[in-house]
Amino acid sequence: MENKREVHASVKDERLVEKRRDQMIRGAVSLFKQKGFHRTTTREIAKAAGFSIGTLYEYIRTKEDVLYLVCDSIYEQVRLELEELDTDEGTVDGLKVGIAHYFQVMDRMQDEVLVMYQEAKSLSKDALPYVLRKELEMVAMVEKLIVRCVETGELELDEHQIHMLAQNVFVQGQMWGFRRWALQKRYSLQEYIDLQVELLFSGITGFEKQRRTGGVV
Amino acid sequence: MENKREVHASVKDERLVEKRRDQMIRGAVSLFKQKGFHRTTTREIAKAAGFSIGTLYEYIRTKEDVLYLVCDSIYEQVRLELEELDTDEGTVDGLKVGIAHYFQVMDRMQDEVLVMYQEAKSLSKDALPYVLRKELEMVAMVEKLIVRCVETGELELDEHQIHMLAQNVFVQGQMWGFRRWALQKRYSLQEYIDLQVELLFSGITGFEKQRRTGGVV
Amino acid sequence: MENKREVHASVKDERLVEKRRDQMIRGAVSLFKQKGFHRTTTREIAKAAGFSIGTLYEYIRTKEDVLYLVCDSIYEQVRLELEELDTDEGTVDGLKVGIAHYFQVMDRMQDEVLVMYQEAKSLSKDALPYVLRKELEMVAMVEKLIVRCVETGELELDEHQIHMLAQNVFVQGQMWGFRRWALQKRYSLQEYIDLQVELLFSGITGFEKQRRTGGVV
Amino acid sequence: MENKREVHASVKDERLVEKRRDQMIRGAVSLFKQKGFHRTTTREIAKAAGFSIGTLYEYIRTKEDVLYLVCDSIYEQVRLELEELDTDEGTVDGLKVGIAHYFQVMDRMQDEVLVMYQEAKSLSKDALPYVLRKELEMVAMVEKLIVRCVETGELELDEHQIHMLAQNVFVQGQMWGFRRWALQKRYSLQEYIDLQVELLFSGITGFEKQRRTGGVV
DNA sequence: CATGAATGAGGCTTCATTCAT
DNA sequence: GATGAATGAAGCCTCATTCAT
Repeated sequence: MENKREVHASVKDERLVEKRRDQMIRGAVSLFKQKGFHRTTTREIAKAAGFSIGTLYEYIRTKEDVLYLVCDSIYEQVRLELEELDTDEGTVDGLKVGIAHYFQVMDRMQDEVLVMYQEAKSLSKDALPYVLRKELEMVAMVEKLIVRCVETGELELDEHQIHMLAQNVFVQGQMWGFRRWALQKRYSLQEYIDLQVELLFSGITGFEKQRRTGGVV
Repeated sequence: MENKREVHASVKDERLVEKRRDQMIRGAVSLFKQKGFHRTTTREIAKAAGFSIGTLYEYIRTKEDVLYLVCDSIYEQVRLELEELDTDEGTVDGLKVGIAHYFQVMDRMQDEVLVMYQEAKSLSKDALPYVLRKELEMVAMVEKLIVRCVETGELELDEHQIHMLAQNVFVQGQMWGFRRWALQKRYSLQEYIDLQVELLFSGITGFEKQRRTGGVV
Repeated sequence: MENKREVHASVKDERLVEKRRDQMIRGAVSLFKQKGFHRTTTREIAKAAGFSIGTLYEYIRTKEDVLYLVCDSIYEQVRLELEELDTDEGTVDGLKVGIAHYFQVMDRMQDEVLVMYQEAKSLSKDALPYVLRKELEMVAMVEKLIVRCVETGELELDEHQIHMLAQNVFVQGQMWGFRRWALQKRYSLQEYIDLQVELLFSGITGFEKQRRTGGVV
Repeated sequence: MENKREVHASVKDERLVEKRRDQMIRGAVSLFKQKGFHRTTTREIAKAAGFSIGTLYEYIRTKEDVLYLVCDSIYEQVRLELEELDTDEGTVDGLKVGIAHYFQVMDRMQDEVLVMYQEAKSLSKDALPYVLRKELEMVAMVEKLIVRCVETGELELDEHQIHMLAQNVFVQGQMWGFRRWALQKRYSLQEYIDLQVELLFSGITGFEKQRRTGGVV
């Protein structure tokens, strides 16, 4: 099972390809943030990356390749950050810490995540599946945290509830960035985390118990 | 305070303007669904609307006007649908019914909502505020339902919790459409509603209590 | 059996399409003469045609369409000119007159014919057959002249000889233009015609007889 | 009088230059056959030749140099093959054998000849004369065969007839390749040779006589 | 001598917008 | 009011050529 769609580069030197693509992605993300994929020209991307349009096309085949590489790279970054979150506890407090950590990652990368979700639809039918798979992987990481708590008996949830909760948490992380205009002028990140975890957990372990437990994270 | 950004039309006959814009919006939505705003040409819009490119420009000034009109129209439709949801009960069961209704609306209009959110970012700085205001209005409608339950004493939530819950519910409604590739192959709409309401309310009134209460909607 | 490959035009008005394509072809032929198809830019074609690049693309879809239209048009012109040659005599003298006429046409249109043969190879696999069919039609017109002489008994030739002669005559007509650098500085057109007809007919009716017959055309 | 246009090479080692150019020409001919000069890139040429683009440019100055070298090389090959044809007989049968031989050479090299004639027009004003001169040399070789027959009294032709005949024969040789789509599905090479020689000679020595003489080659 | 990464001019094509009819 | 032909700026991409290693 292929796990990556390879983007063709004319240049052979693998190390150089990596380096140039890095420059490219960095430049592109910053541009896509400002103007979106469609309003950004290939020349602007090349310039932002620090090389000529000709050189850009030594490392990609079409403009869409840039978008794919950007999406791929962002997912990878997020995934790497989230891997740290993978502490094998299986306690409710561990889960809370995990969620808080995830929200923090999504805060730090909100621009990138925004870009990715706004533009991913412009990926061709060819590239979309690879991106969606990454997405699922990430939800699965959240899900695993919950599953452990169920396995250790700390939480009592059926399969559907677990999955739905994972999706909700995942979306709430993105929501912090997507709806920043509504949320971030009202709450600090910490407030947002506390509030969401509270609402979430008062649902899982019971609101009363939650209330007694006090502070969340 | 302006509540609408007027889109200029050369044609004077108001009735005609409305009719033509209706044709235009209908065509544009269908096109934007398929290919997005940027990949849709003005000629295609005119054709889908059933008149010539020249005529199209009698009713708008720029392509972006079409997008604005589309977004505006979709919001209006959603808002109208949601207004029915405004039954003045203030009971938890009424709230549940309200949420279920909202999810059903979002299911029915998922294409339109998808279009709006994917493309709204392409609105100029000029038009964006009008769209965001509509958005807030809608969240407020959900919020009102919750507030009533608090006022009647059926729920005990502070202001922040109320607001956050409203946002969560609102986002979960959109989520059904946005993440259809992940959700809709796993759950039917009714299952989704039940699951979300359950998770939500077991958080609000306590999971144990919820469990005893039984079926959700 | 399709007899033409239609070139798509966005413009509806048939008369206008014809007019614009005429301008286009005229300009393109003149440019192709000078620099060949590949070295001619679409902008140059538009300019030579007397309209903008945008307008050019209202009447064609790709640059290759121009080449196809040019080839098609030249063939058509040649074919029309040759149709006059179709006098139903069936005499050797009539054949000679016909050949002479053909050579004169090829002299008049040598630039166009040159262009066509030099560039036709750049036509896509899609368009080539249409051009080759035209070519065969033209050879057939020459062949018919010979066939008649055989039918009336003025010449005694078998099928293969007839066909080969037709091809030879056809090629000798083109040769006058293709090898102008070698031929036209040595012979006038009339000399060329006389010489070729003489060589040709001394082969058909016998050289001695030819000699007695005297002047050719 | 210069007989060659020198193509500049940075590399000094003459033997190496020759070797590399040989590789280059071989690769280029094969590519030009498939896609023509303009559609072939220098990178492709380098790759087909078996070295890098950088190396390619050590042996030429511009892409056009490749074309010149290719044309030059093909002519040289053809000329060498034709030189064998130069048997000093001066008989009609010798002439027939010579013509047959020439047609066979043109059959064997039809791809190369096709390439050369299709692309030679892309040579700069600078290089063209050298190619045309080669062309004339070759016609002269055919002409010489005829001249000898006239000198020995086997044929009775004036200067113009001789020259024209030589051109005709020369062109008929090329025609076999150029019009292969029309000729080669109808005749075998041998049939083509027989037919052409028959038509040619029945014109020169009289058709009746030819008929009695029987087989041609 | 050989390599191949870098360059950027320039080619083809699209499409939002205008305006004469 | 409606039409659709005309416009040209601007976008994507290619490829001949150079030059540092």
